[in-house]
Amino acid sequence: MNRKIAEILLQAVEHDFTLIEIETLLEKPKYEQLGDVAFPCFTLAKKFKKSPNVIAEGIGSNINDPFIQKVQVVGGYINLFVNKLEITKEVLGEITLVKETYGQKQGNNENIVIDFSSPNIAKPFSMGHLRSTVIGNALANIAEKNGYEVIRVNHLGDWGTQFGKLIVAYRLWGKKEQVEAAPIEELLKLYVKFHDEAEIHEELNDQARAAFKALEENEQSALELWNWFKHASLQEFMQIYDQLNIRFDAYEGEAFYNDKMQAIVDELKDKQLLTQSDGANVVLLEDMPPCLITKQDGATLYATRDLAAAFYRQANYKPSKIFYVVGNEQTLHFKQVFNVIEKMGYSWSKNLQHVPFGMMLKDGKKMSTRKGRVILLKDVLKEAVETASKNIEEKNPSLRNKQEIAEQVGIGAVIFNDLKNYRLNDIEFSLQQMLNFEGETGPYVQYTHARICSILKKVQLTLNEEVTVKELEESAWGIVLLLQQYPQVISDSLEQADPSIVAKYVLQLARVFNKYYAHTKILVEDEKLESRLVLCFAVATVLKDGMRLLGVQSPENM
RNA sequence: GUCUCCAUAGCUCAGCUGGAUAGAGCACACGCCUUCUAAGCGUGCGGUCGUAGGUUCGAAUCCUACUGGGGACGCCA
Repeated sequence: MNRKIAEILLQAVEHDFTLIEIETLLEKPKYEQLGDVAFPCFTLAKKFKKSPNVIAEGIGSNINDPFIQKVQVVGGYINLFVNKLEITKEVLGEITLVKETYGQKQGNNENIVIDFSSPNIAKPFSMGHLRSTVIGNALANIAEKNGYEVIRVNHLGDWGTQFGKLIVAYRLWGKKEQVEAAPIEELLKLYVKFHDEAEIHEELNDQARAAFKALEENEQSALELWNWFKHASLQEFMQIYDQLNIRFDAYEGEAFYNDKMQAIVDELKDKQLLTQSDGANVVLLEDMPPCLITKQDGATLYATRDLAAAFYRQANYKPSKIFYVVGNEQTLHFKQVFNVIEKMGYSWSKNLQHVPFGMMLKDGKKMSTRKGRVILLKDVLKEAVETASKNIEEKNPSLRNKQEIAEQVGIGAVIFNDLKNYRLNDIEFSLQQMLNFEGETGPYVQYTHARICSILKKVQLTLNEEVTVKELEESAWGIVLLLQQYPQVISDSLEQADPSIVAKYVLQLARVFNKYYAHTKILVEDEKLESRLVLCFAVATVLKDGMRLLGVQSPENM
């Protein structure tokens, strides 16, 4: 639509501007009654040395196109009212035709690797991990919608000194039966105990480092323990992923790169990038602290593994982009890793992008496993589903498959709550807010969708190219405009790597529709009935698809 | 100490490539179901956009300083 308007304006301006220049100047009027599209003339005023108003008047009087219904010049703005029927026909017609593929971009034959979720083995899956998981999953869906081939990678935290600690702790205090009964819980206890004891007995830390070194050197008994811990943890994680309806293409955790790091270290050495520093090997970088590659004892570090991972992904997936959906607090780490790759002379380092996000806070502070300031995702999901169940009993007791719907609503509420805010903001954990299903929430959007579905079920609506769209009520115009913006929202959210753009859009669409629904009877036999039904179908389709991108299901009844 | 992110209504947030009267939701008060699901809709209440400067015809939006808060800063991940 904006493109069309820019073309019309280009004719009217009578000076050399490019289409793009004009199109980017276009904005949405702040108030609906002002018009559909506004063209501000302030920048032109500077160029032509005339007052914005005079210019606006001049251009305004030049506009003459059937697409534009009315032109109004107000305070330096040219406000345009478009031909509503044209747009309505175009937008609703397209959605009727292509349905849920509305907004889908053509395949671009480019791969994008998204590294997300990546929980630490032997630690509980907390609310803190939810963020990476749901943001990454949403970005993956959004990237697909934008025409990319997506590879979802779970970079499990299954390697590192922490396992040395765990092995030492288990050998000292662990009981086999207890760990078997409740793996993560028991291992966490051991981990906490280790830290408490290490405060007094510092030699424990040395033992842990040695144990990890042994692990890296494939020492049998250490390896067995590690394997056991890993599989037990993974089983618990899988349950959560099932509940969230999230799948990965690869579980290539840190350990996966164990045999791929030496090559990196050798290459760094060959390229003379390694510097000895207090017995450790580091790569010196400009404008930031050096990047540690190996420790004094020769064991590797997090950065080493991330380097190996980047090379592996580059070679195997040939991605045009790699997203690292990892918390804010690791910004420096990724800057260092990306920089090292650049120093090694690989231009693909510019395809690596850290997608940071704010932390989940508890009482204004970071959650900490060791300090017991941790909330388990499992528990929160359970409560959310229970709350949804209660709501169903209260509001719609005759609903069939209650349990299934309660899952969809409760879990949807938790996911949506996380995704609706700007990615980089910290989120204060609030169960109360998460379990509130009114207002700007997932259930609100789901409810809107479900209500439309029950209308559509009551009638026979055959959707084909023959549907006749007539001019709708004035109050439906805002809905059509929003529907028209969906494809743009899809590309914006990938460009900003921010799912909240989709979440906000879906909320707005639901809100505008609910307003319409409250004031307009849809099932009335008149000449506009079919048009209203097509509108309803279009809204339901876009709501459902938008929610799908966020990883939230849209039940037809609730 | 250095770097970095943040500060908008009682609370949670939107708006930020500068533009027209600062927007939602929650909470609170009141109103709307003999009509398509009231998880909804409406009305009211509520803001010196952290402070002080600067750039500009115009600043919540850009720049600087300050204040307050989060986070990161070599052998953890």
